[in-house]
Amino acid sequence: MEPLLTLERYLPYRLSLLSNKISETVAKTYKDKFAISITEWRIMAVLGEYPGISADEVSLKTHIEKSLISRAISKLLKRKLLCRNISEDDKRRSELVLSNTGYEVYEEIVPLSLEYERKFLASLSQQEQEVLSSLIDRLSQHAESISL
Amino acid sequence: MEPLLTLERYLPYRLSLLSNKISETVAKTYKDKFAISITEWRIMAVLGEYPGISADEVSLKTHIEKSLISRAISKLLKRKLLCRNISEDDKRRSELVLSNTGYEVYEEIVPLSLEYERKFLASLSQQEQEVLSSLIDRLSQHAESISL
DNA sequence: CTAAAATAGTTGCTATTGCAACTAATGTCA
DNA sequence: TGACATTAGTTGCAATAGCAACTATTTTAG
Repeated sequence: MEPLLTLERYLPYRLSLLSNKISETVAKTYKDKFAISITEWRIMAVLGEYPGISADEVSLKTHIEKSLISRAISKLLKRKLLCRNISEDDKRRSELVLSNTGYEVYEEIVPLSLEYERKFLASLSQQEQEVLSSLIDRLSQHAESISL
Repeated sequence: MEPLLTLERYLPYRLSLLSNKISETVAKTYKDKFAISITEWRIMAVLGEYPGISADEVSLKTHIEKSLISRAISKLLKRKLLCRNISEDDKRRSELVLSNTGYEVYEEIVPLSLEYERKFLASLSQQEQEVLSSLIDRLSQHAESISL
């Protein structure tokens, strides 16, 4: 009856704790300051980068399931943080952009986000940060190939 | 209206994607092969390591909220994967252990888990794996200090 | 010794999740 | 052209999450 696994040292578990801790901290700030969820923020973030894309493209870029995207977009539309057009050439598709208000909020949240990233990485040297970044890229790419 | 943030390159986001991808893959296997959720598995894993601890200690060790722990334990008790005693010296506390069946399942899942860990890390050299492990430790420790 | 505070665990309630079914529009191919 | 498949987006529903309130004990202080 020896323990066969040390959960505390199990890498997927540790990665999950770290990621959740960071996400929760950031989420709390977005929620407290802007009443916006992480899902909503990710939608706004990709629309800041790719104005005019469809809900489906938002789903692909954020890796968020399309029903969540649909509901989050409704909410953001109600709050007038987004604008939606129906595409001329394909009436199923929407064309989404940040509204003026939405862009103002975006401009406020972005520096906050970057500051969080900086803070979380602050215990690592510049070089270590680059190593980490590259390791994550490689692991992500590899993980894709495993979980087909 | 320039994009101010590249979500794809935002580290907390990338970390979250990686962690979710791994967790989902592992979770699917546990669910398909053993009809066990990640929460249930984490409970079993800490009980394999620390037989006889209380629900509260399980909650602390897994970082899972105590109502989730309570409900998951009920389920595991119904399936006879755990045994529960009321502590003699403190009648509020439970003393939880894996049942014989529970331990058998544990013994089956552990090698599977370790194999997943190995597979996900397989694209890194031994040395890189150690670097990653140490970076995660340092980031986790630092993240704790930030989000007080 | 006793009243108040703290702790272990359970349960109620609401919000979020995510799959699947559905509608509407477009694409494919005989 | 016209049936069939595919795609974009929405909605229904069941499962899960997590906060807060509650019960039952135990601990602490006066």
